[in-house]
Amino acid sequence: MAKEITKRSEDYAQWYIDVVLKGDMADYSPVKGCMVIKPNGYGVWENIQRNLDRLFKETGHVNAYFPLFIPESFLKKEAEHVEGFAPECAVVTHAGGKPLEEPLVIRPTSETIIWSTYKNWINSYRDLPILINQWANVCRWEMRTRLFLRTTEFLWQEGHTAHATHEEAEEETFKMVNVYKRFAEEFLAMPVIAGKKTDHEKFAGALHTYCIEAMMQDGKALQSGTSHHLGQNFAKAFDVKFQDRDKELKYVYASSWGVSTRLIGGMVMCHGDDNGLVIPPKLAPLPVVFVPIWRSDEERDLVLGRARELTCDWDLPFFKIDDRDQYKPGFKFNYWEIRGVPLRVEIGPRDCHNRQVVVARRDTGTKTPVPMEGLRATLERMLDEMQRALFAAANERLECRTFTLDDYDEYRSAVEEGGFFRIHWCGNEDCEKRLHVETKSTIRCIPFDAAEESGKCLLCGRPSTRRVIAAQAY
RNA sequence: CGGGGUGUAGCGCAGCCCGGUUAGCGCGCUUCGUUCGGGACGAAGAGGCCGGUGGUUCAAAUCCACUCACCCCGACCA
Repeated sequence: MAKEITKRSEDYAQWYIDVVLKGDMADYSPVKGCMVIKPNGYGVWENIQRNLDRLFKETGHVNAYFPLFIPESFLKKEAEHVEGFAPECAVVTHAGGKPLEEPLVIRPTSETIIWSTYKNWINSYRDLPILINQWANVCRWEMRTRLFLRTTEFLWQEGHTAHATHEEAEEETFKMVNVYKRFAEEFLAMPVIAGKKTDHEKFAGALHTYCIEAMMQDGKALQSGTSHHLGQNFAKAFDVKFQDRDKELKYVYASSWGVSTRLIGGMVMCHGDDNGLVIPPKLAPLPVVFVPIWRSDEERDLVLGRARELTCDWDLPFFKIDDRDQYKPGFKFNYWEIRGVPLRVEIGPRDCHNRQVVVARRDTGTKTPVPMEGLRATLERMLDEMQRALFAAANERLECRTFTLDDYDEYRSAVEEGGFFRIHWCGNEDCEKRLHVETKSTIRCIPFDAAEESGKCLLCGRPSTRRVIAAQAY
């Protein structure tokens, strides 16, 4: 049994911290709110990058890089945007041993620097669309931070696209939130609700924001990705016009979309258990670990020799043979379990004689004897099964803990227990605020697949045409 | 910004009230030996300006003042 990890049932927040630290994903840094991402955590991020990047490329996007420093004046050009971000910006006032003439903001997001650049790139409708993504770090000075979920500096990708028409920008915005949904479900094995944010929750400077919302094991919602239709707001702020086919000068339409290292926190809270991390196979830095078992030197040679033979033509990040002498097998079992490795292959003298190994699955703990013959293919199959099992379990949890409610008193007590609540809302911001103040929950999104349904607002009783998702959130 | 903690070996802690040998314990680490199918054991070692500054005192990890930092919990946010 895993020592040192707080049980989920005792203290979910502490469990999360324990798992991240003991799972060797991250460390605290000397600077408040910042974190060191260790190889076991960064490896997950690399796999997120690799796979998501492919999806971006497949939808026609290219990567570029824009600078970390942004002139302070740029940020002030879009009124709503500056209001949203100013309080959480870090500003560089000195450099080269002297005060700077104009302070430099460390990017909290890159809309302003990018649109000031796009201005120079766009003249004609022939220059459109621009479909650029960048992988970068950003800084937001948050009051309260949590490893991966909310850190002062975090890693993310931000797509910034420019289009000739509103419709085209809308299509892009919608397309990308669906790319996120697909990625979350297929790779993170994390089911999500895709939908539209309320005006109150949308991105500062956007016409509207689409999002994916995931449910953690404690029933709280985690906003896991956002896609914004920026309309002409940034084009107007930065004076980005193009000459259209009809010879008219028009402002460009924009979208932006992003996911961050927060996804790793979501992965932890979606799949982890009381023994530590559980990493979905498709994102595991190390999918398979071999734990050889021996007593004598002869057995050691036999077992290690056989393990090496079995894996001699395997590609490296796929597996590792833990041949450390100083630890007993039992220790190694726990060591790799805490770190979330999906499959463990136990191979001892008995196995060598039977021409088999024992494979243990991280999520279920089940041990299965497997013939050495065709081992690689069997492991691939088991990884695939585990990936699907993780999604199925998470999806079942999402379904079981999604409730349809029409009584406010009932809601108030129920929402504290966690879960998603399908409620009627009139669309009024006052009701939304009241919900937040009185229940500490928020309207997470208006799901795309919400059917037309007439009802009464949970709070004020006025008419509503469809249900929204409300929940407590991270 | 409020509320609560914590700073003593790499990690986790004791010692502090009641000042006084060479500052301890567990884990980890090093070496040797025995072990090895769910967190092994023995022996011998290495490792500290007790968060910082300034006081009080013959004497400070311990008392006083100031200060810095980090963590956790609440209001804002990906």
